[in-house]
Amino acid sequence: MKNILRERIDGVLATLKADNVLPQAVSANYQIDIPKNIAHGDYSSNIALLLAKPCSKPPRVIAETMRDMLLRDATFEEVVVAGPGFLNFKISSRSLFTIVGEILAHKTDFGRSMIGASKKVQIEFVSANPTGPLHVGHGRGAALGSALSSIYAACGFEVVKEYYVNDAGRQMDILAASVYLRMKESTGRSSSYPSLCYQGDYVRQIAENYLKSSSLAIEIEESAFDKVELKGESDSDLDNLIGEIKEVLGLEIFAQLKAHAASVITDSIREDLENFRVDFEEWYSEQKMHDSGMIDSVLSNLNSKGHTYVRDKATWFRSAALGDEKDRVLVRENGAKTYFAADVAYHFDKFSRGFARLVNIWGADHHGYVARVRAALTALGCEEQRLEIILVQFASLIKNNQPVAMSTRSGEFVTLRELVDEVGVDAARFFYLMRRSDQHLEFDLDLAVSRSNENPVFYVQYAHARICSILESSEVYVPAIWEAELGDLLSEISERKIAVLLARYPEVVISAMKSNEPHQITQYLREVAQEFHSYYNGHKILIEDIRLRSARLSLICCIRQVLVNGLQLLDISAPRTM
RNA sequence: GCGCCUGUAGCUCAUUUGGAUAGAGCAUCGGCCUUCUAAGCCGAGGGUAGCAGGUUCGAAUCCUGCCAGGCGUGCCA
Repeated sequence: MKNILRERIDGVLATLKADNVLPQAVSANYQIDIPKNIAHGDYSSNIALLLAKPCSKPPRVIAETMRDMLLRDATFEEVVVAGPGFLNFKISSRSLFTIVGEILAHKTDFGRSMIGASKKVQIEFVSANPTGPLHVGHGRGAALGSALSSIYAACGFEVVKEYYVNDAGRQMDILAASVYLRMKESTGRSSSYPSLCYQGDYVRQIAENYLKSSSLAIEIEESAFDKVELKGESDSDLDNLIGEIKEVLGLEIFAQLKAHAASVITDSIREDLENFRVDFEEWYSEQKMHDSGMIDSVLSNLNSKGHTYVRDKATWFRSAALGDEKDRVLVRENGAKTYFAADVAYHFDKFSRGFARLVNIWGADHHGYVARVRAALTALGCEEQRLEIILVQFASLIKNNQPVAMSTRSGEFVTLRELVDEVGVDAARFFYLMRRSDQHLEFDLDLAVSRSNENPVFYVQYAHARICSILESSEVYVPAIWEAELGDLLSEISERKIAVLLARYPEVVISAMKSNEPHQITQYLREVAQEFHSYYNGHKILIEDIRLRSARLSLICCIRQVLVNGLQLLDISAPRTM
């Protein structure tokens, strides 16, 4: 509908220019809005306000001229000049309800578009270290990423979802050491367990299973356990301990143990995500980049372009010259590559895979990395503008009106799995997607558990179930109603509001895509549900008058379709009964 | 100290990217089930949009300065 309005207004503008009423050069990026107040019409435009200055005429004069021309069009029942010079449109009923036919014709395709022109988009999200189960913070990124992927796909993009697996580096060494120490405990040897090691029960389980599965445990001599002892609690003590374990086991077995632990945890992460209706096309291993020499080649690429230097025996990247606060270390004094080095290689690889657009979903605590990654991409000759980085604020948990402390190390986090078990996938996903990603999210567990009926997701689902119920109990054959007749039959204000609201759906999807904000969809669905519930309470659908009944049934059919399509984008179910 | 983000009803958050009288849910109070699902609807109260300036027809939204909070500021991952 907005497009039609825009066509009409553009037509009037062209005529006015041709008649020299308006200067040729004038152009305006005007808006067509849906006024909050229905008294201001179905749609409104600010065009005259924008033209006033360049034309040096009062906005109301311009608006009146345009109004007179627009009124010749049958699309409009009324065109009114209001306030400082707004043009308010009341659409003729006939034109307004053409949306019903459109929705019924396109069904699940209503709201889909080809604005993305099959361009390739990659969305990387979650990417949590495989050192423990996903916690509720990761759930937010998971919900956001998967919803965005569906939204992009609905806009005609080709989407690839990717999980970057940080299966290399010191944290993984600590994980392997943690498993090793738990194995030592299971063989009956007492051992102090460092606070820096991973505390969760899952470590003990991995250790016990590892010992039980003979094919793996056979590699580890029991006596080896006696040779390792913890000296202290500092970082360097832990590093020494890791060194000792590596020595006792041999590098090969240590690496095997590490890979085993990583793969067990990665599998359980994958399972948690599947439970949460999130899947990935690609699981990209950091370790493989180390093994294949890809990181080295990217580093030498940077070096050959003069972007690196050596200082204090470490290799630095000149990121300060490219907009970062300071230069960054790529290779440490001890020869180990930093996490950043791997990140540079990873992003370079992503760019070379030919995506038109790349979306990263990061925790907000990573915001300091934005500048350095962009700097590296620029240095490597990539168009860094193709990369969009969404920073997601943390989700904090509230229980008994107290914030719940969350730390992977201390093992007292609440896992995504626990959350889903308590509130269900639908509620969890909807809850996560209700808020802008740059806002803190408070997840009140008590509310979610004890009063889950009040969760907004039920409100939307309930609207769907109610419509299903009506449609199923309307055994009477529904005659097809011509669009022109719909306009005559559906004369209630609430019916007009619904038509305008439903017509907005396609642009809501596009807007959510453009701004990377799935919460626009949840917000919209709540509006649709609200409009329906209100309509339902005020107007009976299954009435005697067969023509009006049919018209209303057509309308609620459309509401249901839009609810289904929107919920599908969010991967939230639309139950037929509740 | 410096950098990024945030500040909207008692609480949790929206506000169609600068539009008209800033809206929902929860909480409080009052109504609506012999009629299509009351997990619903209708109504009431509740606001100096952190504060102070600026930009223009028009500001919660943009610019500046303060104030408050979060995060970051490693040869950590």
